[in-house]
Amino acid sequence: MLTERQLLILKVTVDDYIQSAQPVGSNQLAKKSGISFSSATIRNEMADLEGMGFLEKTHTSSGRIPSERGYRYYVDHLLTPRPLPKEDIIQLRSIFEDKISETEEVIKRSAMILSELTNYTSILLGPDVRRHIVKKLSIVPLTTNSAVAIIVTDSGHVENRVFPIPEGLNPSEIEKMVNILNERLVGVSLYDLHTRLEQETMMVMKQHMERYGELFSTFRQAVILPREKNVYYGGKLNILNQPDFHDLHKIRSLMDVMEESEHIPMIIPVGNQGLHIRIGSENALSAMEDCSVITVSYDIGEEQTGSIAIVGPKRMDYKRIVSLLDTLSGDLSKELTRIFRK
Amino acid sequence: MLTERQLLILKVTVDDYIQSAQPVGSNQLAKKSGISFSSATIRNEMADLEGMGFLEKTHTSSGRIPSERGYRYYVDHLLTPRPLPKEDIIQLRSIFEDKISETEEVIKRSAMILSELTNYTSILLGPDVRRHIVKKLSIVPLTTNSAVAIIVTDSGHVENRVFPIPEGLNPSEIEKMVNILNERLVGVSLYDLHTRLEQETMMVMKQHMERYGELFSTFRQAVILPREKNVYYGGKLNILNQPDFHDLHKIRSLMDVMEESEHIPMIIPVGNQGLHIRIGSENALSAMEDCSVITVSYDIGEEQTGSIAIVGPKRMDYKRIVSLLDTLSGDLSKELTRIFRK
DNA sequence: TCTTAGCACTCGCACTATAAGAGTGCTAAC
DNA sequence: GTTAGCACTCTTATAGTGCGAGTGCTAAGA
Repeated sequence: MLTERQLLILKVTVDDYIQSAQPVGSNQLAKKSGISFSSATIRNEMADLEGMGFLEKTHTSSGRIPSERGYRYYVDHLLTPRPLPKEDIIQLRSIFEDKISETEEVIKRSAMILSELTNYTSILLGPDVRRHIVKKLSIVPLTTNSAVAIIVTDSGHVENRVFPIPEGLNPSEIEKMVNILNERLVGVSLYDLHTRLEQETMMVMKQHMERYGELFSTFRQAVILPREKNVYYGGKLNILNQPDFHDLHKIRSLMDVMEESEHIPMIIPVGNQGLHIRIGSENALSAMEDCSVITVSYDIGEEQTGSIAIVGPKRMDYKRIVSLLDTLSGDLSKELTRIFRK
Repeated sequence: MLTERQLLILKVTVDDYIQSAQPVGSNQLAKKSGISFSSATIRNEMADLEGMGFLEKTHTSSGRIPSERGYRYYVDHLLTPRPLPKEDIIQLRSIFEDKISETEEVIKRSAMILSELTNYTSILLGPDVRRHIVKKLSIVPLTTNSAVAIIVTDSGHVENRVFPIPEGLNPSEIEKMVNILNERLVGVSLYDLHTRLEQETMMVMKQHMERYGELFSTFRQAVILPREKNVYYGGKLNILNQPDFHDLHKIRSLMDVMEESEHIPMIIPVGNQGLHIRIGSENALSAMEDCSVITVSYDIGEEQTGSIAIVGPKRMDYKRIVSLLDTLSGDLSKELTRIFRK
């Protein structure tokens, strides 16, 4: 329903605004190469585009800026992904250059490099630790009444927590317990660990081993307490660089929202496969109504997935970010699957 | 050299400015209870105080604000610590209410509560992990050529890292190695672990156990790689609430500086015992020239120490913060020593 | 000699007026 | 259908004005 010329004008307008952050005027556009009609024509077309809701004016006699609908159309129909420049590729590859063998480290690095490359904020979600499989459990006594519980998963992830133990339990008893735990719980996912531990506790209690039951139950409590999420940030402060954000209150609430881990699922919907772009009020959180978020998933092996998100202004360099995320998602999947398989 | 009246005026001026963030005028001061002389007299005294460098004007006909020297004098001579209000004490005590048995958790909570209580940014340094003593070493094989190294210290702290192992090492060989490691390295501080591991590697190599030597040496490398510092923050975003900070660039560089762990020793000088106040340009970092930093140390047992710092504007509520930190330092020392001893 | 009332003076700030500039919408001619 | 021309709108920058808060100084009073 949009004419060729309207498409061209919309595209150039969005591109220009993304680049300059200034409302785009008809004269300015007419000067661009690739535009072979006069500013008056452009004015007419722009008025039409505004009528259709793709552009808006900041005030009566200003140039135009893209509306959310305009960005959406741009993203859906006018985005011509171009190959990444060499420098970007080199930078991205540098994430993997020193063969780190820990998933967590690779993700951390990705978050950092990505934010440097984009000047936006990056949020990376690691794979769901709860789906990892218990490789080994151990209990290391610290004092007469405390010990540290350690769970190693098949991914090399280590969970640990100090917990109280019944007074006067001797080391060989603990060892016996640990053996029972390992016999029965190795191979179980962290997700199932809680219920399984409950069953084991019942079992032990039934056999009238009260003291062990107590140990089991505190061990269980220690193990289920929520640990920090595996969310990694890069360039949290980059928001402060964006000319689009100047209102301290908005910045504050945006930063607040991003740090709060309970909001993360609202920013990055879980289970979203592939690349997604959420523009302005398309985001679930009102604090992000001036932001665009681009998310992409990556795979580790066949079953596990993680997510990458870039949070920036609506006036985001969509073309570049999409290419970057596409590439990084692929690279990350390959590298993390390699680490995982190895 | 300052008269009683000048002291009084200086004190009231600083107090007022701390509270209102507005330059203090003579009329305004004259109205205060406790002031029994006219605004003209106050004007004269203020002019003197300005001459001596304790006060300054923001412009010719404005009220006065304290100069850095003024704050310094106030802090050194006019600070009458008053007992903490009940609410504050209750809040502080809430840090310890659910008997957490992990140093790290307690410190994290302290950072959080402290920032909520002050509306400033808190930075807490945990005890130097490198001085902790190895309680147990273990190696959990993940695949044929990777394993995770785990070090548990006497404090319950767990360091872990995935590292490559020579292909085809069988579990019993690894177990043997772990036994050797434990026999020889339990009781060594993390600080000494590196050199001690080097010696052990040499020893193993001498006995022509090349494959074990390789394991030892990669284990060593894995273990010395720097892990994140034990620095905990609270209220990083509180800076954005302060009316004193409005320049986005300054805010940005201040936040940058605080996040960068290499700058931490410049913010909190290590080995500083007791309470210290650094005002404006007294701080080592130029990004903090508009800030005041109050630091206090706390003890864990007889040997270990940590630090608490509050970063806020120069117009900081010194009285309150000093009382808070004094109390928290004491409470934290008691609680962490208890956990440590237990 | 110290204190204070009085007063002229200085700025910052908020408000208004004005001019310049960028951009628009509309009309009429091509 | 396109475009030149033009009146119009609105922002931004700059200057001018009045008000208010606050100062410094002077001179009178204690």
